[in-house]
Amino acid sequence: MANYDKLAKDEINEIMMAALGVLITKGDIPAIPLPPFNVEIPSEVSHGDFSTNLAMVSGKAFKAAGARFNPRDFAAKLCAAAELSGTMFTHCEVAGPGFINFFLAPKWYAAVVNTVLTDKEAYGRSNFGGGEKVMIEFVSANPTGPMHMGNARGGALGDCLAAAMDMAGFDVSREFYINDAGNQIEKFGLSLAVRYLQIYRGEDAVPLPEDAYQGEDIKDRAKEFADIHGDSLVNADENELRRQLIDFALPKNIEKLKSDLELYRIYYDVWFRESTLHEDGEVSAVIDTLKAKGMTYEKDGALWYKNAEVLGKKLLSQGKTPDEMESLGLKDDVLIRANGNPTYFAADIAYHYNKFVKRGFKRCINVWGADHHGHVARIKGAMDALGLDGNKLDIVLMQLVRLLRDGEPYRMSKRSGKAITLSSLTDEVPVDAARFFFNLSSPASTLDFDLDLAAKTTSDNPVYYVQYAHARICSIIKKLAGDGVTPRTCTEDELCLLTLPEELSIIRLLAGYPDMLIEVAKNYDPARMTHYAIELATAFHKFYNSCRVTDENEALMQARLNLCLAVKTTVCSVLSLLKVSAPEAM
RNA sequence: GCGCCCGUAGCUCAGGGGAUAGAGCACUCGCCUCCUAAGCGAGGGGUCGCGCGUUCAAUUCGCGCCGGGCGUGCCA
Repeated sequence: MANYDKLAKDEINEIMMAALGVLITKGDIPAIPLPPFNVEIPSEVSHGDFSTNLAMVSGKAFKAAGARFNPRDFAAKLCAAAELSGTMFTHCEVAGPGFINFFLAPKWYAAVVNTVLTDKEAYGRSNFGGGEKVMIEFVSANPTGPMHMGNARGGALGDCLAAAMDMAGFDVSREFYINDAGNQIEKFGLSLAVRYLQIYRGEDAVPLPEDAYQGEDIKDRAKEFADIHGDSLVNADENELRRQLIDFALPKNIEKLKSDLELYRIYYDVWFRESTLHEDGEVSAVIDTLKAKGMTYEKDGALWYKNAEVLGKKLLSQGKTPDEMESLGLKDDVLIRANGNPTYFAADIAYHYNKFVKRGFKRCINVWGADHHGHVARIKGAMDALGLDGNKLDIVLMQLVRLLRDGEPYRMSKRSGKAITLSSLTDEVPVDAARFFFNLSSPASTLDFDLDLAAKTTSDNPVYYVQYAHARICSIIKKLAGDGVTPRTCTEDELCLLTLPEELSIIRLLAGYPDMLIEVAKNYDPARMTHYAIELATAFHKFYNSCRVTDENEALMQARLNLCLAVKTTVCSVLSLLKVSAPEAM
C-alpha cells in the first residue's frame, strides 16, 4: 500500500508548514492565513524531484495584509527555515519565479525498489476507494445482432476501468444489461419472421420493411430455425411464428455476445435481463412511485414524466434564468406509450433504481456511446425525482470509433448491416493489440482505429514496444541464471548504488504507479494506463542501452537486477490490468 | 436553433494554472566482437483554431466566435 510519491508530497507539506511557523515566530512574516498550495513533480529533472508553488500563491494574501512581497525573497526565507534533517530530502532551492524545488535522498529510491519487490503483484494497490461498492455497466450491446466497433471500444474501456478501480480500492462489479424486452425485440421477431418466410416464398413475395434489421445475421438465424422446423410454421399465426423465432434466436445471440466478449477477455459478474424488471413489476412500481410524487401526467393517451420540471429546478438552483432555460427547450418524456407498453426510458429508471436501492451500489458508472448523451441528464434527473442522488450515477461518454483501412475511413453502415463486427475484428487484429489500441485515447476523443497498424507485428505498434521491454528483462534474468547468478535481496546501501539518470527515472516512474491508478479511477480514464506502460517501457529501453546488468561489481549487478525485477513486476501489473499478455520471449 | 465532445508538429495523439509544450509514425544521420536492433542516440519540424477576460503566471480556467463529429423520437 506504500505510495512514495504521496509520502514525499505529504512530507513537503509538513516541512513547509513548519517553516512558516518558524518565520512567524521570528516575526519575519505576519501571521496571516495563506491559500492552499501545490506540491508537484516538475517535468524538467533539473528542477528537482518535487516542487511547491507556496511562495507564489501567497502574494495576494501578503499584499492584502499590507506587507511588502516578493515571491523569490519569500521562497528564500522558506528554504532557509526548512528543516530537512531526518526527512527524505537532501536539500531544497529557490528557482524560476519563486518555486521551491526539493531533491530526494538516495534512500528514497532504494525504498521504492524494495517496496515493489516486497509487494509484488499487489504493488500499486491503494485504499483510495475505501471499499466503496461500485458497479460498472458497459457494452450492454443490443442482443438483436452482432457487436460493432463501438461495443469493442466500450468493452476495452469498461473492463480496464474496472480493473484499475479495483486496484484503487473499490469493490467493483462488472455488469452487462441485456435489452431483451421492448420494441427492438418486437422488431427482431418481425425481421426474423420475414427472413424465414422469404426462404419458402421468395424475397419478392415477402419484402423486408425499411425499419427492420437488415443484417445477414438475421438471415442466418432464420435459416438455422428453418433447418430444424422446416416449413411447418409458414402458415402459422404471425405472432406465434415471431414468438418461436425470438425464443429460438435470442438465447443464441446472447450466447454469442458472451463468447465474443470472452474471446476479448471480458467476463462479467452479472448479466442482467431487462425482461426481469417487467416480470417482477419493478417497472410499474417505479412508475407508481413517480406518480405518487406527482411527477407524471397523462396526455394523448400516454403517461408522461415531468422531465422539464426536474431539470428546470436543477438549472434554476445553478443560477440559470428562466429565459436561458426556455432556449434549452427542455422536454418531457413518455413513460407509458398510448399502446400501453412502457418505454425504454421507464425500464431504465427501474433498472437504475434496482442498482441503487435493491442491490445497494453506492455508485454506478455507465459506459455509453456519445450518441446516447441526450439521455444522460434525464436519467440522472429521474434518480433525483425518485429521491435518490443523480450525482451517484456517472456516465462515461465515449466518442465513436472511426475505422481506417489503407489510411482511408472505412464506412460503417448500421442500416445495411455492414458494420465491422467484434468477431471479425478479433479475426483480423490480435486481442492484445486491440485492447491496447482502444485504450490509447481518452474516452472523450474520437478514436481512429487503424486496422493495418493494429494488425502489424512491428515496432510501429506500441503494444509490442511494451511487451518487448518485458521480454528483454526476462532475457536478462535467464542469461544471468545461466551464469549461475540468481537475484537476491539487496541492502539499502546496495540499492543506493543506482544513481544514473536512466536508473533514477525508472524508479520515479515506479513510485508513480499507485497515483496513476488513482487518477484512472478519479477521471474514469484508463488511457493513462497505456501511456504509463509506454513511458515505463521507454525508460527501461533507455536504461538497457546505456547500462549493463552483468557488471563486474556484484553489488551493482544485484541492484540493477533488483531494478529489472521491479520493472518486470510493474509492467506485468499494468499489462494484466489491460489484460494484455506479457510474453517472456519475442 | 439548442445541447454534448473535439481542435496541440506533415499524420495519430498525450499533457491540463506554472519554469525551455511532449511521444509515436514519417523524413535525415549515427549505434550490435557486449544481457533480444520489435531497441537506443542526434537532427529538422509548433502564432497549443481565433478573440476578449480572470490571474503574480493561461496552451490549460471563463465568455464569445470559427471549424469538425454526435445528438435533439410514444427508437434504444
